[in-house]
Amino acid sequence: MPESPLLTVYGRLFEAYGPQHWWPAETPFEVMVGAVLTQNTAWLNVEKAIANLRTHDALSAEAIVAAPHDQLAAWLQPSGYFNIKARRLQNFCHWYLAQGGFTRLQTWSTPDLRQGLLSVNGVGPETADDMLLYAFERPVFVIDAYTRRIFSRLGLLSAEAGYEHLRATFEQGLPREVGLFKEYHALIVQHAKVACRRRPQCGECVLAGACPAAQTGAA
DNA sequence: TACCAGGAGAAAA
DNA sequence: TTTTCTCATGGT
Repeated sequence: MPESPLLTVYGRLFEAYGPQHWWPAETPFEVMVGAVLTQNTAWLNVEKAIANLRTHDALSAEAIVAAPHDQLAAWLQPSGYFNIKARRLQNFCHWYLAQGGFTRLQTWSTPDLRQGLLSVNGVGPETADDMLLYAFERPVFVIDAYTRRIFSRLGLLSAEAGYEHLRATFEQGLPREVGLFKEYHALIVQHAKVACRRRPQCGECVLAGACPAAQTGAA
């Protein structure tokens, strides 16, 4: 029985880039803060904002909720969209504390937890799935713009497909393992950053020929 | 100078 | 219901 194309791509990426050990954070709560701050933003800028929170002893749900909006926005300034992100982060922390914090949330089923996260204004599907996978260690596949771009170029999925359809495609096409899902998403981001930026037709791409159905030959 | 970055929600059509 | 607009800094 032939290996699934999704596993073939994973193998190529892992061979090329090695383990990524995501998410770059010290605690599950820091993962969740980063997930909100990285929305449409380069991670380098997110790190600066998180460093500001840490410097001001504000890297906790209690401190974020207690901070005045203008103060929080100033700390988040390097990550861009700081007014919106200050509001979104406080929305999330209010919800997080109201549910009893991480230990309590860890007892929730994955569907309930996902639904709860999505009920927060400012937490959309990708942000919720980042949190579920990297903070709560649930077997949920994260779909982002890179995933869409790379796999549509390979001919493995449609760029117009909805988020839930894409998520289901990966979750059903791969062994349901948290470690695999973590590495796969991280490898996709790594590949997009180093090899996929300005040369989508690059013949030297590590994914060239990874899929028999590929139209462009590379991603 | 212009574009892009580990999106999401509100407003408009 | 679907599409478009807005939010904003920093690196390439």
